[in-house]
This record gives sequence, structure tokens and C-alpha cells, in this order.
Amino acid sequence: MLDVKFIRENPDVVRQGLLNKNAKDIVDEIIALDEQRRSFISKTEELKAKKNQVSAEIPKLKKAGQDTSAIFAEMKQVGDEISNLDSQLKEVEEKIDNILRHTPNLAHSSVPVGKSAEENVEVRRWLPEGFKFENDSKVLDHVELGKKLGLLDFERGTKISGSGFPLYTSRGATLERALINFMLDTHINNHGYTEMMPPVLVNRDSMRGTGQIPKMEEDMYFIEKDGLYPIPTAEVPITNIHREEILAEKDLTIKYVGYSPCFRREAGSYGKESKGFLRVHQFNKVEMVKFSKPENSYDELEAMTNDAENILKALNVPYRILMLCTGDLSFSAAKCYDIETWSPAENKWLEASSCSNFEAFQARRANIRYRREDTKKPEFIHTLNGSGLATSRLMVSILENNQTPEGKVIVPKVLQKYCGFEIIG
RNA sequence: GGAGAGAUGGGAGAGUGGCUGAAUCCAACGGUUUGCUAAACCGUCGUACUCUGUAAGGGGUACCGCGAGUUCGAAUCUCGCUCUCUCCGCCA
Repeated sequence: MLDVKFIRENPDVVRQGLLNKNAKDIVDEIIALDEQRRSFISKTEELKAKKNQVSAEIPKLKKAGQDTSAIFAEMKQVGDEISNLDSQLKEVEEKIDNILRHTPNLAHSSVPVGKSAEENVEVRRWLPEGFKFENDSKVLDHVELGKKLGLLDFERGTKISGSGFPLYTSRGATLERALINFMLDTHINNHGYTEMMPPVLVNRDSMRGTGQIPKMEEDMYFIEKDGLYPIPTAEVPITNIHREEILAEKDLTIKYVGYSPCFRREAGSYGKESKGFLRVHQFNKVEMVKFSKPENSYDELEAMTNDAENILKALNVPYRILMLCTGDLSFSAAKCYDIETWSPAENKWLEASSCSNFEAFQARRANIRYRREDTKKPEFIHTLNGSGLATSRLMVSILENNQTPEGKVIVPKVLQKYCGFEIIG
């Protein structure tokens, strides 16, 4: 959520920022509503001050045996006026809140301005030694490989739940579990994260806190009977760990990592992009979440992106880093790097991770603050998160990039001790 | 699922209609004292919004789980909701 005071004081910055993000200009509307709001506040508070003052006099008058009926009548009227003003105030505040909840975050100044994904900027790429984009032998895609080697059974997954619910079988399941454990261990032991295993069903307040609601509500599963949402990412429960809290400056930066299954309805998306693992309703992801002081958050974003990259380097998976342009940035993000891994069968890059700095956008919604040691004042914290990484897309790259001409798959070295086997097939 | 009890500041815990933004204790922070530690003593010690001031600051309002109601006046009374705890049942 954007800060009303910031909008009031920097209308042109916000206007341009919203334009860059392909969002509706709400500046004038907010400023007008905010003026109304403050005028109601000063009127109502004036009356309340009067009411409190008179109320304090009443016991004294009563004690002195004076008649208070005239005062009672007057105060009754004041009370009515107050509740009238209060309800008007509430109405205005709800309007403001509603607009701001639907208004995206502004991009950081280092983000390239652009309309759509075509204007994202490739920052760097990393390719394993001897890697070639062209392949001499025929490359099987992950669906064919998974079927041939008995690792994945999309048909039975569909029977059990519906399309987009993959079933991992035998060594496919083991490989998946190995991958999750390897990523968690790396982040815990090499990158300094603390592991969290959060609930995967969360309440509405949590979904609101990280910004999935109200904007993305249609993409979420919802269990009506209990008012709970299956999480679309562990970002939601892990960021909400500190909702409504004031953290100590000395504890920052807080770095959490957690594995969870992720559930997405992906309403309205089917066709070519939905083959196999490319778009599924349930997938596994290891997520990194940081709570940072504002002045450090962009360094933390770089570090977090590197943490995700280290996983891919260790797995010997070719990848590239994109800096998203303003128009392609998600609702809550101020800056975001996408990490894409190479799929030789699809002959294209696939998004496997997204590392974002939300600055104070989520913190303001979720009311997550920290107390500065010098000023002692609470201030909104900056939140960041990044996939470290999503296994489904990663599995595509691992299977396809490590296949032998005979159609076997060599397990990446770092996963071998987790798997207990070195080659599949 | 059934029965009961409860929700007050960082924690414990008073407070049953005006003198309570909230006693007291603990923790924390600053200071005095001290060879060091401890103790003792003094002080500070919620958050948000708003007005005012260049600022330091000052004024006002709201908040005792959440929401509504009664009243001139609500932490205190009434209703609804949420959550927590205890007991019973069921259960991985």
C-alpha cells in the first residue's frame, strides 16, 4: 500500500510512477479524499474535546447539587453530531483504503521504464562449461523423459485431482525431495537463512498482508467452510510471521527460508504454456524471505538473487537474470529480478525464480515495523522475497539438460548424495 | 463435536459507569553510587492519527481481543463475532 502522506507531498512522482507501471492515476482522487478526511477529523475532534471537557465537569456539578438536565440535553446533541461526523469520516476512509488497496507499488528508480515483458533487460547469464544452445542429438522434453524413465505420471495425477496436479513416481519423487533438501541445506548452511515450516492454509488477513488480496483473489483457491486459503507461495505465511509486530533493529536483517507446496488456480490459462510442468496448480517451492532496514534492502535484493543463482550453478543449470521493466513488475514489487533456466526441448528460457524488493509496500499493509535505535521511533520495514527456487520449472531444466544421447538422465553431482543414485535409466 | 472459563500496555496483574491512557510488580533504557559484579536509589518507559512549530517541542483525538449498542459519560453494562485455555469425546 502506498503512503497517503507521500502521495500528498509528491503527487507528480506518484503520477509518473503509476503511469510507468501501467496503472490508473489515482493521485487527484486521493488528495481530494484526504482533504475531506482531515477536515472531518478536525471537526469531530473539536467536538470530542468539548464533550470530554464537559463530561469532566458533570460529577462536580452533581456533587454541588446543581441541575444538569440542560447540559445533558446539549451534550446529547453534541453526541449525535459526533456520531454523524464519525460515520462520514469512516466512509471517506473506506474509499481511500479501497483505492489504495487496488493501487500497485511504485518502481525503484533503477528499474527500466517499459510497457511489457519485451522491455525487460537481461542483466547477465551463466552457462555451464561446454554448454551449447544447439544440440546434435534429439532432445526429449521433460514430459517424454519423465514418462520414459518412470519419474512423472501426469495422466494419473489428472485422474487423482485434475489437470495440473503432477504425480511424481519412484525416482522422480526421490529426485524432487532431494532437490528440496539440497536447496534448503544450501540456504541454511551457506547463505545464513533460518528455516521455517509454515502452515499452508492461511486466513484472509495474511493474504491481504502480502497483497494477494484483493487484486489476485481469482487466482487463489479458497476453502469456504473455514475461510482459509491454500497458499500460492510460502511468501504469504512467512512474511506474515511478523505481521502487526515491531521488530528490534539489532535483529535485522531477518532471513527466513522455507519449503512449501504452492497452490494456484491459474484461472484462464491453458494451451501451449500448460504442458507438463510448465504451468501447474500445485508445485513445490523453497522460498526466501527477508525483513530488512530500508537503507539495506537493495543490497539484500542483490544478495538474495545471488543466493538463488548459487543453487543453479551448483546444479549446473544454464540460466539468465532479467531485470523486469516497470510495466512487467508485479503489483507489490518495487524491483524484481527473474531468473530463467534454459529448456533445450522447448528451446526457450523458463522462469524459475523471481526475487523482489517490496520496500515498505507489504509492511504498510501488514503493519510490520522496526524500532530504530537512534530515534527510538517505529518505522516500516522493507520486505523481500525470492524463490530459491521453484522445483517444477527447475526439474524441467535438470532433466532436459542432463540427458544422455541414450535418453538417460545424469543426476547432478550435488544431488547424488541426497538421492542415493547417480543416473536414471 | 459437547461443556465451562477467559481476552487489559514488552511480560505478570489490578481495575464493575465519571478521580483510569490505565495502579503495582517484573523486564528494558538513561543516570547516581561502585575496585568489579550485585544491590540500592532517581528518572524514562505504548501506538496511531491530527493540529501547530524551520526545528527541539507543544496541543488535541482515538485505542483495554474485534464490531455494534445503551448513556451526558464505557476498560467497566448489553448484544454479535473472533481467538485462547481447561475438561470430555474423536483422532494422525
